[in-house]
Amino acid sequence: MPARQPSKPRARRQTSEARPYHHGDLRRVLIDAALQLAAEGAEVSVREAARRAAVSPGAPFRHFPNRDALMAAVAGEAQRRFRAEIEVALNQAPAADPLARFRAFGLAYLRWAMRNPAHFEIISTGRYFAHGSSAELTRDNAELIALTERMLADAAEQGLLRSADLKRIQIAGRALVYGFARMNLDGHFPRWGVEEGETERMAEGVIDLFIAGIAKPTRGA
Amino acid sequence: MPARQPSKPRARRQTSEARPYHHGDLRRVLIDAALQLAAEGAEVSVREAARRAAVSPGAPFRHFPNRDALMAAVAGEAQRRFRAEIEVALNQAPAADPLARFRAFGLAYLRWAMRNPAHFEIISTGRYFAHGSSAELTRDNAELIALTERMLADAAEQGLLRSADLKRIQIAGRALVYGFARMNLDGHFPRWGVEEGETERMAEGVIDLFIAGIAKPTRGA
DNA sequence: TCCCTTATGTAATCATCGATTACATTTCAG
DNA sequence: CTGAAATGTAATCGATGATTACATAAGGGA
Repeated sequence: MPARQPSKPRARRQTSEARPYHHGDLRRVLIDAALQLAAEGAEVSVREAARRAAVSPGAPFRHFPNRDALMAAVAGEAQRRFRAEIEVALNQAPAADPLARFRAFGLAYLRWAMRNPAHFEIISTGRYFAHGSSAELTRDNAELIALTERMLADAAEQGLLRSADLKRIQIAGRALVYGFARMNLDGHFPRWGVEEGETERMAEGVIDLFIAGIAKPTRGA
Repeated sequence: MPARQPSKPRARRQTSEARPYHHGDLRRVLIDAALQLAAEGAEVSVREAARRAAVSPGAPFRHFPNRDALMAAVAGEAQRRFRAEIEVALNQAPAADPLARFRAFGLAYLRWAMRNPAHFEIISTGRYFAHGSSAELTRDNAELIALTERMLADAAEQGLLRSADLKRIQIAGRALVYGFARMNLDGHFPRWGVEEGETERMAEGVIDLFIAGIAKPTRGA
């Protein structure tokens, strides 16, 4: 089955069409296939990804030393998308109001997590590839955390917080948001009505509750 | 179970010693082996459980129709232990102070989750066996949730809460505690010092922060 | 242009796993 | 005592991750 030959410099059809012996960008295609696999709820197997790329079961191992490495690459791609969406949200948030930014961050985080549950799972669990397979992912995540720390520090500086224990607030905030995302992921929201938006609205409410809890009460309220 | 009585009430040697053809209580032994497997961080396979029970690879399927059923049984056992510990804690908490009970609940929850991470994972993720394999687990969990709802309702009745949106508070509380447990599970607490108790102390702080956030501020504070 | 090195894909194979089937042994009720 | 039911074994299947030997393509000197 060696391939059919010249004529196409890069077969653009991935759907079982004339593909040259060399694939073009198999690595990329494998990652995409794995992402799609995950999104479909199927478990990601190297062989299935290879199948979808119309390639032999051994081929992926030319691009990834093992399954973990593939999963780490998949996680990297998912994390990139996740982070991009968060940064968009932050750019649209008011620059001067730390708590509003905190809120926007949490909302963007949860929206993405709820709309891409399988990808969020891969990113966040660290159970899909050997711990430390992706230093990039770890660093990336640390930067997001640093972002929230800065927002809280700004809020404290402006006298917006009731407590001075920023570390505690930060961990509680992370736990709240992460917990909400994972509850959604792990099936702890039992068909909350058929309506989809309901979970997102509840996410918003929960974030607001948290912020109200840590914010210094103003005279007016 | 009836077990065998003559000579040995229960063959205590699991290590490849004279074992009668019929095992005694293979079902139980398999569940225990699987629990131990999980606790060791290994992934639970039917074959390995069978191996530890010194039994053929097919034997477990006489007691469980498939792997999912074994995992569901394992989850059931873990859940029983989890719940028992929570109930002990609640029995020691002051009966009249709903928020104190809420706090005790959260603390017991987190302590167990942090000391039995693998078992907590199996209980809470619903990723280890087909959704609905264990109605018992679902019901059990619903009862725990109902417990927290009652505590919050009591607190509201005594005028202890700032907000009347109990559902929101309850979900936020669950998300907070669940999120903290999962952060610990998923490696989001990067070696917080070598000290073990630190995470538990932080758990306490986070719970207190949450309660302070939802509690109606008293004049004195 | 030719050739050779390297990158990339294939084919064949292995061990492990969940699962099923046919068969053996034990247990227990009648 | 006996035969049916329960329980364990052995053999086997298909899928998976992984490795190895080999085939093919691509690209850079000479």
